[in-house]
Amino acid sequence: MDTLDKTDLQILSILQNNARLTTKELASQVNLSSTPVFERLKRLENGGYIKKYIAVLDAEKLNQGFIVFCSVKLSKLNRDIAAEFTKIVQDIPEVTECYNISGSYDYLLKIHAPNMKYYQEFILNVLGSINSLGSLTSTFVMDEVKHNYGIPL
Amino acid sequence: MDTLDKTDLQILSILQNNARLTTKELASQVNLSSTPVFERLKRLENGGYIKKYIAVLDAEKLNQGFIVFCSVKLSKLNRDIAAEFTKIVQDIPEVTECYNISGSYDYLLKIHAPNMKYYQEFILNVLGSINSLGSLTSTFVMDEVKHNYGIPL
DNA sequence: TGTGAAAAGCATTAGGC
DNA sequence: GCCTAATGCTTTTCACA
Repeated sequence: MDTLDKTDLQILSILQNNARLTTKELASQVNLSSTPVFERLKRLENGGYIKKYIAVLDAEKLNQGFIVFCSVKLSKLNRDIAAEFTKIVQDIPEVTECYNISGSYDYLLKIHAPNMKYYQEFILNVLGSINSLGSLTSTFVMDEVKHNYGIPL
Repeated sequence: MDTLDKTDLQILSILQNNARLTTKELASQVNLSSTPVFERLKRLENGGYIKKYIAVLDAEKLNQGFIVFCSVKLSKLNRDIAAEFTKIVQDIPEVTECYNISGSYDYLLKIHAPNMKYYQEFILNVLGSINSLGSLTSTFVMDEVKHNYGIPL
């Protein structure tokens, strides 16, 4: 599978907003019957276009609504130190995202915490204890204005 | 519904990684039969703990693998200008996330594009034409090290 | 809250255009 | 590549511990 037609993109676009539609409902939205939609779905899943299906939770209600973007500079930027840092980061549950970035910092981390107090302790105890980490700047999220959980299609 | 027990959290934790399990499979993972799991699910959905179910797509394969964090400073920070800016941002598909942040900038935008050329044009044509926007800095993502699509539980 | 079984509805496959 | 129709699961409801 290498090319997607308009219907495939339509299916992906619908599913990245709501993955709980039945094949039937999905089919009616793209003006087809279930069988071809079902087959397209399998092709999209097996072709890796759809990576997984997930539930989006309410961070606020689950007491994880305090969000911080944490910019990190490594103690020194080389392959070993970068590898060490990224490995450690994978196992820290509060770090929900981590990007290697351009600019004055090396990494951008998205962090979820219950509140400022928790975050402060987290910085001191968890991030602060990482040797490969040089410096760090916290940018606090005051409001989540938009969050698509998807990509433009 | 106001309190979640350990089983509820376990269910949420499983679902934010894989929402395609059958009730039966989910039930066996939490050592219950389908009915109570089904009822808990409905409670979690109706209580707003689960906001929605989505398909996670492969941005790379869908030609949207060029990711930029764009820091924006408004021309002037007041309620009207902020409202105008956030309203416009909602309708720009390339902007997949937008946060009101602390620090030297007012907003942090996550932007998906096919490539640098596209992004350059996007900045000039789309973001550049927003009046409420003062200045802007692009931070390019070189590598997505971690992306959980979930929160710590 | 929980169990197990039955009913209603879906996903999935088969057979044909 | 599409359709309709059949089958086997799943979800969902219900009676009951």
